[in-house]
Amino acid sequence: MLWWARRFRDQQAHKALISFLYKQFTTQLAIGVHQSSAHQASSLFPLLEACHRSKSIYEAKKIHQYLLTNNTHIEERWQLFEKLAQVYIACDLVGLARRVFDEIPKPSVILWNLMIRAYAWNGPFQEAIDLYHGMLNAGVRPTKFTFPFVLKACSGLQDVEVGQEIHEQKGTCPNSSTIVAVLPTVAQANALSQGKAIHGYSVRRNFCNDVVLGTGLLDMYAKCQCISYARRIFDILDVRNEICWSAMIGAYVMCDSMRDALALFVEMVCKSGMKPTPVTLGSILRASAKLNDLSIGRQVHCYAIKSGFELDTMVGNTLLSMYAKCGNIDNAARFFAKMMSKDTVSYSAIISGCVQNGYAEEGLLKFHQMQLSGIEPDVPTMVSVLPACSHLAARQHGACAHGYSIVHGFAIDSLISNALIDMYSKCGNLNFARKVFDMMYVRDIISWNAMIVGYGIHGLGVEALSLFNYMNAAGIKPDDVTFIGLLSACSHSGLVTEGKHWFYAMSQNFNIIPRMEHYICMADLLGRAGLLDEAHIFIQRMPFEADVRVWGSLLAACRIHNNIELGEEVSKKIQGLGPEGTGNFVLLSNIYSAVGKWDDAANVRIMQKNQGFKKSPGCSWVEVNGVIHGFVGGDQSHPQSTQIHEKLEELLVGMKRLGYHAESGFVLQDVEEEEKERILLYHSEKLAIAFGILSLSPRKPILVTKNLRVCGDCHAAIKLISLVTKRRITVRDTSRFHHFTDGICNCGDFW
DNA sequence: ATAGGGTTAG
Repeated sequence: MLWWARRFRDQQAHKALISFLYKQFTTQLAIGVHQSSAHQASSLFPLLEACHRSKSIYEAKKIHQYLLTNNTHIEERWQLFEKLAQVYIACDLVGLARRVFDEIPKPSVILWNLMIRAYAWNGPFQEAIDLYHGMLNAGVRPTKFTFPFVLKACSGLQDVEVGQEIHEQKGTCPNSSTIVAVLPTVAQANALSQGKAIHGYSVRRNFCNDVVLGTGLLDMYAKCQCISYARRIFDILDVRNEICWSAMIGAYVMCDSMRDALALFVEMVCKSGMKPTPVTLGSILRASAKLNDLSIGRQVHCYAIKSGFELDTMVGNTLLSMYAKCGNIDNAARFFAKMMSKDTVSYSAIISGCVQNGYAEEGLLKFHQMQLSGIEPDVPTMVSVLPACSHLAARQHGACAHGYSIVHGFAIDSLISNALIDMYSKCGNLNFARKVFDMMYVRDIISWNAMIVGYGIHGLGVEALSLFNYMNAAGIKPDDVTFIGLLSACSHSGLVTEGKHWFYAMSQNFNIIPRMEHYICMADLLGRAGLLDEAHIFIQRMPFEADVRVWGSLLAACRIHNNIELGEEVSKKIQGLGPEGTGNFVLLSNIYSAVGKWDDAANVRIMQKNQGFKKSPGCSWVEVNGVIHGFVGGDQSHPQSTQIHEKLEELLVGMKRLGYHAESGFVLQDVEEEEKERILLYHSEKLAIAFGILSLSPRKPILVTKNLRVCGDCHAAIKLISLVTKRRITVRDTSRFHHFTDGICNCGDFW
């Protein structure tokens, strides 16, 4: 009967055959033919063979069941088990295959190899290596097929040493498929010298004209950031297929040479006449995302639609991510909505896209939608969700995400831990952040940076510095971000001497050239401390032209210290730099108001209006029982709006008794004094706090986040509210935390 | 043999 199975290679025919065989088989059972065991193997073998070819799990399981409940001839029994294990492997049922495999006393080399391959492809990789050792212990000699699989498992484990050991043990000359299998390991370990040795060996053995090997080699070089070597291999190859072209284009993207990637893509399509594959499109889309070039991305999208690749999930996900990274969140959301096959990657991409574009609430909503749709979150999903919680200071959502990560074994991942450090510190729980940090197995530079930044935004400059010293002692090299965190920490804590010291040390001792961001921190540090002239000179002596943000921080310092002359000068400077200094009009107007120059303040407002600038609306958020409540100034849309307003009026009475008077200089609208008091009273942060007081139990601290810096009147008012209500209130604005207790803020009134 | 989403700073 076997020849039947061999002749029908077409899947449909196999299905038909199976049902034919299966019926025959069950009829035999029914009429008791199975009792003559001599007949069985001949009928079961072709059946299993057919199951194998058409991957028919149901029938295979039936036969399995039959074999377990009936005694077959002992020799044939193991042959049938061998075949059955192969069927299960072919159907990706590795666990079942293993159970059958373990029953067989002396599995054949072929089955050992297949079993190892199954683990090398699907994991757990360690299982493949253990099996390999088991194979040696059982006295079975590995064949040339064994090694590529074991090496692939080593590469999955990112374990070069085991790979090499096995490589040496086998003592034979590696063939080209062995080399191809070991290359990913080399790349992952960034072991360039070993990669070169393998390359040299391939040259000596004349393997280098093999496209498969060449592609593997060029990919290895690219992953080791050796783009010129990769290109040389590409150029030398006689025959190049689309996989090879795609690999080379992807190599350029990996090495941040977007222009070269695009040029090679054009060459591929126009000159060589190759057709791009979904993988090629993916690489080009990642290139346009990195270039922040929406027009290229759009063109690729058009091509993807025409070629039908738009429906490919991988291409779709890259498109989605491209739109999000180019800041076009509307297109990303629209595309996501109409995607036919959304998977974990799609959800992770849309969640991170929302968060990166400032729609963290929407990101959490998408996460919720993901759970409802039954798609399982994985590590990257949670790494996208946690920053959403950070942005919103959503403590309960953050804690849930942490719990979920622990339960699913994600928490040991350093990306998760890093995101957790950031989440806990931005949610005001610095102790938890430190606990996560301390418990980490391997801390990378991001872990240290996140922790230093955490101390900085809580106004704990001394702690930030001591952690930085500890980092140096541990031999971890700080990077440019470390210094941004460190300098801003010094700035918030008024540590001028330390800040100056580290600013100069970073280029002298650490070889890190200060960027614009570092100069912003320094201007901020000096200005905030009242050293306005020094800050001004510092900016003028910068090695490159200061931008709006640098001047803006000096202007903010002028506002704190009420320095009109310098403020006017700086403001002119900012206006000369173009239309970016939107928020700075507010600062200048505030300076005039603060010293009673109302006309000048009004003029600035008129100027602002004439130039068509609009201050972005201030929003504040507070989380109550896991629900995020958002407020804008004067907001009446909240269901409990009336109570909130009443509460604020009530608080106003208490505040006034303690000497509060509304600082109308912070109101930019041209209205009556009493109206100004109303406007200030209904600022978004005050609304959020009032709602927090109403909804949270008196013992609970109130945590509010704001999308702008907290306003001066609110800062003064919240201090009094904390005194009147005897509650701990925390406001996190764009630059730091303000912890209000008993009428005092820990920022020391400099922010 | 190539291959989609992810953490810190601004």
